[in-house]
Amino acid sequence: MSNAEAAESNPAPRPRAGRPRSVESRRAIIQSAMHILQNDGYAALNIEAIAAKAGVSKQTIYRWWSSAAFIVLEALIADMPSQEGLVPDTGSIRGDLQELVRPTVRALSQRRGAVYKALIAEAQADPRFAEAFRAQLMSAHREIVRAVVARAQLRGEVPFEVDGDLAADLVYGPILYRLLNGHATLDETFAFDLIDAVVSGLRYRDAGVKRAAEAAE
Amino acid sequence: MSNAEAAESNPAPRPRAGRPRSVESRRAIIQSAMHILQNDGYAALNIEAIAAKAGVSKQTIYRWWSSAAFIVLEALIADMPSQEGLVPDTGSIRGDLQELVRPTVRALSQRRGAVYKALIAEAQADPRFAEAFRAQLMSAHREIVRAVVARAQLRGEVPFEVDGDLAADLVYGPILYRLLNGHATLDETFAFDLIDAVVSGLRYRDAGVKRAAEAAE
Amino acid sequence: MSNAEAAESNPAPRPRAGRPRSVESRRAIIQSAMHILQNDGYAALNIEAIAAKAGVSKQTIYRWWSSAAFIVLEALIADMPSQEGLVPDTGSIRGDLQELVRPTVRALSQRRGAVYKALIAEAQADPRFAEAFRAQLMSAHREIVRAVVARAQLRGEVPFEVDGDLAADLVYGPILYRLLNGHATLDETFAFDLIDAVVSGLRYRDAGVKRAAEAAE
Amino acid sequence: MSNAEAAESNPAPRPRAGRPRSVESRRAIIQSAMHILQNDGYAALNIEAIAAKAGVSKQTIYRWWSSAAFIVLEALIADMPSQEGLVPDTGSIRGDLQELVRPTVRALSQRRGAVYKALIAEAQADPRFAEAFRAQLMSAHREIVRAVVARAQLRGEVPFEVDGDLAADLVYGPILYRLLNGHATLDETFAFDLIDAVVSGLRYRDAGVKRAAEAAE
DNA sequence: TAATAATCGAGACGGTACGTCACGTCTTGGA
DNA sequence: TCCAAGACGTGACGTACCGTCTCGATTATTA
Repeated sequence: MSNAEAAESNPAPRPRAGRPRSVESRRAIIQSAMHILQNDGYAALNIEAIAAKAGVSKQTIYRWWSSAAFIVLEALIADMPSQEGLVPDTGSIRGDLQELVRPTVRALSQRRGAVYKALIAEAQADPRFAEAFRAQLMSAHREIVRAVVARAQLRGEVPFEVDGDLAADLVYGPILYRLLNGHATLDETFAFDLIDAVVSGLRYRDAGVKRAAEAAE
Repeated sequence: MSNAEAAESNPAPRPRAGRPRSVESRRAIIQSAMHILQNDGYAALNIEAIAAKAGVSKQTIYRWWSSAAFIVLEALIADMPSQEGLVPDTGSIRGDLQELVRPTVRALSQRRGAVYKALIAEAQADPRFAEAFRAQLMSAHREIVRAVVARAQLRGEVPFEVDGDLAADLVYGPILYRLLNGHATLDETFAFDLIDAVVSGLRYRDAGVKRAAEAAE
Repeated sequence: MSNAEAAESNPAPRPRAGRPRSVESRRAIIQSAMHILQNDGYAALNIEAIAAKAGVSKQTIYRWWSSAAFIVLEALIADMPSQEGLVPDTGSIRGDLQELVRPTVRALSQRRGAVYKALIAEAQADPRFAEAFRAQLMSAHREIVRAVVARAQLRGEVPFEVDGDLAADLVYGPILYRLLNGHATLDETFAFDLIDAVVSGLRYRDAGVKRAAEAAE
Repeated sequence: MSNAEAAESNPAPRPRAGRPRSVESRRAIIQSAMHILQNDGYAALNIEAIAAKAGVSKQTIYRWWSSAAFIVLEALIADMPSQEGLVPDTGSIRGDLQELVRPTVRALSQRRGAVYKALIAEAQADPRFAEAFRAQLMSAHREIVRAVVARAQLRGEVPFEVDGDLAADLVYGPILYRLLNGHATLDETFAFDLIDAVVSGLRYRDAGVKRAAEAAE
């Protein structure tokens, strides 16, 4: 969560001394950043360009964000519909995951994909951003999968031994892989086949484990 | 494939006029690049630093490579053991994939991981490098999985409907995800669980498809 | 003259409405400025540093001074011993000027020298400060020389044609020159030789003028 | 002496490896600097402005000069007529010094004055520039006075005890003082009176010294 | 006793210039 | 034709101060 967010959600909004942060500047910076990102690509997204476009001093940007990636992350979070926090509930794990993955794949195959690619690339070079990206964005997505799996376990669809974290890896891993490596398209067919395989893998995992144990004897 | 590779694999290495390419410079450049990469990280890997360390002019580097990433890619390929091209053959798809994934995961959890992270990040910003990375490195890994799956299909372990490409996505996707997102470690347990789930997913995929078809009615 | 001085010397200090100026802040600002000047040099003397050291807001500084140089000037004036205003009276112009120049040279060869150098440099870039520096500091020094010369003229030591202003130039010019150019030290010997030459120059000036007039014929 | 000067005067101009320094860039930088200085004043003379006007990169400027002041100094030296190195020879010390000081005073009262003021101010903040300014500019002026005095001593006009360095201080000190302090104009009258007093001071100095020695008894 | 007025600290703001870094290109002499 | 050396224009970096502008709080005079 960014400083600004923290301040806003502060239960005791003690009016600190000094001139308060300009909300117009904040908005202009985030909007300018997203505008440049959409129009000219992440390579063109630098602090000087954002500052110039937003009519803001570089110092003001650096005061609140440590790099352009953090600005984009903040925009992404602000843009994230709270309904996305709602876990789909179709009655089956297969349906839930389909419901979850299909829009994700669709979004990533469009403009959103380039943004995520850039942020993930950025995270490889900046550990501080990696941590923020993981905590503020990725973990929310993973949490949904965990919740879906937990519900399926209560329903008896999936054995209790199945780890929700592994399930999240199985779901998002291949999507990320295609997104970043670009060896194939992110389309509906892929989403269907991916979920199909993941669900089968989770359901029949006990059989596999048993067989592996037998092989180890 | 880089210019250098193209020149080397040229079946008719017609000796062009002029001074031939210096093999010492080529070696020094690649070694210096890898040395900087290991010691100071990818962020410190720039052409000027490589040139200085290798005792080479920048021009010489630019003549043969278009960016530092290509140098690293060339080093990686040269370093890639030809035996890695061999498809493991343990008699079961589970064993084959275990044999394949365990050393991969081990390598990525060590120094090799940082190198891959950096190159994948670079690929997001440079489409030309992305293409080279995919063609020269990733495709080889994917091909092995496809071969393993094909053999398992002949053995009757896995239905023929299973797509080898999807299998590769299922295997490498989660690995890449953990590598890049860093939410969990790349260890033996993960490798085992991953393969376990993937194999189950591939084997029982028909059942899942059938059930999905039924649900669609 | 600064606003502060004007306010203090205001014969009718009609108490304006509102919170009065904080004497602690004024003192802290001046002391902090001199402390920074002595320890880190004039280059490090900026408003932000003074404000931070004095525990004062920048606004408060800007309200009363237009630049750091004015703060230093105020400190210098406050520090200036009123006895320095006393014209030395040894009975001879030579003795008077020696009495005047020796302590000046000694002070300038120590810490005071750096302060003067900085202020004179500042005056070259800021005409408003130049005016203040001249009026509040330099003119006092020059006035003493003029008084000494006038007394010597009454005594008959120096012809009445001699201009007191030129005498001040002759006395302080070389001192300033050595201070700013740094080609030689400001020491007792220099002070003695300087005054010796100046006094001779002033005393026998008529001879020179007469000879010059003859040459002009 | 700047690097460039050193290189030019190098008796063995060994053609060093690498691209040679661009003479056009050097010329453009110096001209642009002087142009800005004349038109907008020293306060507006910053590296970015010079680079922009000269169509040159900042790096190129920083490669050869450490500040704008050094550029101006180089321009001043290049502009310095070699005939200025010639010592005036009118047959009398009075005439020689008049010949020397009159054009100096005239130049300083015009555009040249602002340049000198700025450079002397700069020298107070930058010891490295102070050294260069002293060695490359001031020392030449002082040397002329020393030569004039030495000739006058051979002629018997001035006693041998007179120190040429003190003479230089006496001549240039008051000029500098008026230039920097601005309490009076630099005009012909001042030049005449100054030299008149200095010559008298130097000629009759023995009398003064004798009198001082008597006083010390 | 309130209203008015000026000050104070804190600190965010737009702005300018800094000096550095790395880029990719160009221009030498020499191999 | 390649090589090392190294200078060049370009563009962005992150920092330092500038002088100004809100804030809430404080402290005086004035109504």
